[in-house]
Amino acid sequence: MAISTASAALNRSAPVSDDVIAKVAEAVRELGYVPHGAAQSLRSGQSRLIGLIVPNITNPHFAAVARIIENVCLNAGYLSMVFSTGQDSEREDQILRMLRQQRVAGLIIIPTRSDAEHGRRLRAEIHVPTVLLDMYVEGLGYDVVKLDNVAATRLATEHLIGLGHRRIAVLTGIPGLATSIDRLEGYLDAHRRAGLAVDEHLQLKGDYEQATSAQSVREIMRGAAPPTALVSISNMMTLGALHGLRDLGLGAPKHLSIVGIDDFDFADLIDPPLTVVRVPLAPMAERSIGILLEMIGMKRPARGTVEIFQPELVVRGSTARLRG
Amino acid sequence: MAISTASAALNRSAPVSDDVIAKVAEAVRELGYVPHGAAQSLRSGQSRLIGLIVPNITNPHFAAVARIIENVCLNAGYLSMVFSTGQDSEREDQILRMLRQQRVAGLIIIPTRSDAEHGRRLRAEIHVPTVLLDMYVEGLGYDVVKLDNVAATRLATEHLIGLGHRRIAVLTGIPGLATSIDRLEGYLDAHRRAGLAVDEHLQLKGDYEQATSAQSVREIMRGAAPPTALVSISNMMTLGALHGLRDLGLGAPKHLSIVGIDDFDFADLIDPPLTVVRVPLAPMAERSIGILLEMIGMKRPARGTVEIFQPELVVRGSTARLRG
DNA sequence: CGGCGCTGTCGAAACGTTTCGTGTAATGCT
DNA sequence: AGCATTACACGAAACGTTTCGACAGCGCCG
Repeated sequence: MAISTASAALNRSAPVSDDVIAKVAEAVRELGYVPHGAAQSLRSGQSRLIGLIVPNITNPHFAAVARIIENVCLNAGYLSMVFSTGQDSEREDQILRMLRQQRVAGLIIIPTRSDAEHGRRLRAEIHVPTVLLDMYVEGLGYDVVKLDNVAATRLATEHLIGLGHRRIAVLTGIPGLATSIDRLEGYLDAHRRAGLAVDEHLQLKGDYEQATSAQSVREIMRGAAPPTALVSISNMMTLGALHGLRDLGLGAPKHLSIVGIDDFDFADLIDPPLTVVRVPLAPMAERSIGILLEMIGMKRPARGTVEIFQPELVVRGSTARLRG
Repeated sequence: MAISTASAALNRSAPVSDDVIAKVAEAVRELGYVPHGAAQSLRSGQSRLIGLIVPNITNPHFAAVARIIENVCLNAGYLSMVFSTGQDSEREDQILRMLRQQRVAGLIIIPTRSDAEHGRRLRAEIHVPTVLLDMYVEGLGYDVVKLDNVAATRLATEHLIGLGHRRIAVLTGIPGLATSIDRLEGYLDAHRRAGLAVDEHLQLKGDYEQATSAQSVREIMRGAAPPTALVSISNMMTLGALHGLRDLGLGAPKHLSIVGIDDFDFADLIDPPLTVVRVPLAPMAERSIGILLEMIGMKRPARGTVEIFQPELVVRGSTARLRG
């Protein structure tokens, strides 16, 4: 029995008699044969590895994404590898280099920045099919799966306006990040539509970290004209805001109505149960890995399409009608 | 310039002149050369991949572990791959097989079962250096890094006893799982030491899922003689217990004092802020990957050592002195 | 001054697959 | 019956590394 015949029998890549197929199957069982992935990779020039790059796996949002993608990959015979950049460019480079060394078949990236320079570096570093999730990066031809971020914060803000709030603060993200820009825009848009003036002092800058947003909230609430409501554009910052509030001996929604973007498992167990704008995470994650596997399987190049998912408001206890 | 010379220059695996080293470095830069991991793997018979198998990456506990291990791996030039078994044996087999196909250099496993049969299957499937984290599996020779689980629940239970509670329920895990057994033992031990009788009806069985524990808590609290306190042996079940309580219109610590095992990021934002027994996760994760990398690097076999870390009580708001 | 050991470089082999061209026996067609 | 076709099996080559033995030049020592 020639090696090549066994290979053909295993992969059905050439006509093989039933007799041989049976013998090969028997031998596989007997010897506990498992194909050598590296050899397959080497020969075929492509691995069955998918890289997933997220800001931080510790964030339930990204963990959920990872779980879904892992599942889909496994079912399709691929292996996913998750990495946290921690918003660190150097780390991101290192990860990208190691993934390149492994000749991953494809990449799903949730970028932490979206400026042109970062995009250029990404494109220079990446030579495999790639889908961008959650965020849009300037002018690369990648396929993108994202939320309607403008709608998300508009929903949140309009909910607060509807409750009578007029001084609404917003915890923004890193400036220059498309998601942050869009989410700020939604906040502004809601004001415009309601004919409300915006106060720039109420635009608190954050960096997606709890500590920083806690600090911002403490400052604004101790200030001369504190807001009565807050829109937080990401879940970690929402938690940070709650911490900041608590540090001051204040609480939501009594002293501040809070609406967060992005629901998560424990949001209804938090004190108070968080009113949030829910992101349809599962469909988004599934779609992104779906597109990627299709690109890999059909060897088709990126089309630069952008798929946009719609958010949904979930009212719980962290928002209340403005008294007085 | 011979290929072998370039290889020697890159790896410093043989004496090479400075001249050649410089030329190789230059060429690497110019061509954007990145070594082909699969080829290295194939030739050397070993990859630089580490597999991490956890029950569920969505659980903040395991996400934190994954993050730490990813970091250590990356710094050591390894790549970690995380997988969630979801307590599904078939899935676990599939993962193990694919990891074997990749010829991973080592494995860190947080098992979901610890019976002998499962252990046997594991050992049959695994042929690489392996460290068991969090849980002990019967009679394999693996190195193990674990918590002093008996102490953990003893601490929790003694805290409740100290607050005057006498009817203390416990949400146990899957029977047969070493961790669950030990944690139940700690609960029993605390009773013994305090000279308290145990009521077997108060030993609620759980499966580490929120839904199930919520159900258990609803049942016991609606029963004839509800407990006044509860020890939950895992964080997801603690959250489930809170849900169950809330479904009944009850709250902690007013109707039930709750202590959970395992702290996590949001535990102090939960309503009420959770009193927990903290697991020194970071040191444990670091130690486990440390041992693994050492085994891989020094090619030393498993020694079957068991390292045990000590838990610590963190009192917050979910426990209160029994009134009356 | 001839052999020895050292330094630096080279070529070939091997790792475990897949692919492709070739060979061969059997089958179908005229 | 003879030829074309098909079905199946085979061997060799190639993927990109690392490793190992060979070898050339060179200084050193006896």
